[in-house]
Amino acid sequence: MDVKTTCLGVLVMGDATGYEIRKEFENGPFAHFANGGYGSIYPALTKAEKEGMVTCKKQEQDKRPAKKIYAITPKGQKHLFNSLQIDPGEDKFRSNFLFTLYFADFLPASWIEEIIDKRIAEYKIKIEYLETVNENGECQPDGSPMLVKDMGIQYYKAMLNIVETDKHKFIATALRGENARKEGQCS
Amino acid sequence: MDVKTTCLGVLVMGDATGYEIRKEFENGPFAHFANGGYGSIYPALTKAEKEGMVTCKKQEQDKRPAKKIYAITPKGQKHLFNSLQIDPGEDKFRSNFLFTLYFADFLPASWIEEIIDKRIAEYKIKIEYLETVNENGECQPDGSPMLVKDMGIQYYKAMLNIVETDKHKFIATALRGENARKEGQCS
DNA sequence: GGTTGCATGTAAATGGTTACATGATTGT
DNA sequence: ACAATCATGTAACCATTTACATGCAACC
Repeated sequence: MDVKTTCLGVLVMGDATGYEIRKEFENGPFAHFANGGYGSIYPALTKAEKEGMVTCKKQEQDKRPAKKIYAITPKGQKHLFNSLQIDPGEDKFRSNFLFTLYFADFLPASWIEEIIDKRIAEYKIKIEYLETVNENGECQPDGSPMLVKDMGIQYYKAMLNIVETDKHKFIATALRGENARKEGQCS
Repeated sequence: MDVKTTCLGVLVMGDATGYEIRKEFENGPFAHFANGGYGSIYPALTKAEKEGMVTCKKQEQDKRPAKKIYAITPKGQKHLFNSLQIDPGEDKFRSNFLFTLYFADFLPASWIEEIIDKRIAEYKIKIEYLETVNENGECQPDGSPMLVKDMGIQYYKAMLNIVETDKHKFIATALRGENARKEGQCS
């Protein structure tokens, strides 16, 4: 899904500026399966406007820069819902963290411990955050956005559990590697 | 992590051709957190050779095209292990599947059911595959590659469980949306 | 006085996917 | 006869990231 279509996805839930869309991608319910920085969002919105998929209203503000509020058009909705009815294909998961752990045998145990501890802390923060969003109840309960958000919580809890369970095993294998390297370079 | 570095990661486990590296990315233990097609792997290997990070031996074969077997050099190893000791950053997860489910309220329930069922089947196949690889025991037990592979299994099992649990909820919310649209366009 | 938040955008560089191009062999 | 596997590679295209550029207001 390209940035243009994910922006349309945000706009179908309500009008927004480029700045607000980006916040959705960073923190909102879209955060864990979509993304985009200013450098991709602003050009995408400009292009979408040219193609008649969104309209744009400039709104002056005092003590704040002017806003450009984008709204989705029927054409934009059609494009979005068509895009959502083609095969979604596989999820893309890229993890430098797992790539690093794969080579734990060759790396300092202290480094492995450091990145695992950091990751555990990050997962805990994300879970806490998502759970407080739930309490605020901005989405109606049992609507699909709420369900997807709950899936996000489940996902992070599962990851946290996996990492916490295996932490000591990774450190142990890294330590074994360190010792093997010390005791002469016997391959 | 760029393709060049992930290729070095495959090569540090043993010599390989571009073709074999790609298979690792598609099926091997790297599959669920790294990737790359021919169009990125071959240029990356050529570049790595120029930079002295790998060496290349051409090997003729009868009844098969000639192979180019790549081997990592000490310089390549240094580059890899240095790359593995900088902050891995966040995992990147992109899911058109979840993006679609987010809008289940606006989509045909039959389509939602179809993609969920398909996804469930895919997860089951992946879990089965990874578990048979475990039985073959190509990695030494308790080494980090094995641990990462087990994390992959845990990950897919968690995802399967989440999707199976929420399947009927998504279909229910999609059906509610369908009915609402039928009963006149009352917003 | 420095950082964060609001708010927009461009340009260059990076990096990756897709499609094309070739061709023999093995299995169904 | 057709598809899949082995095996390499290029070129055009596409998309995204990063860095740059601006500027005021509020908060610490």
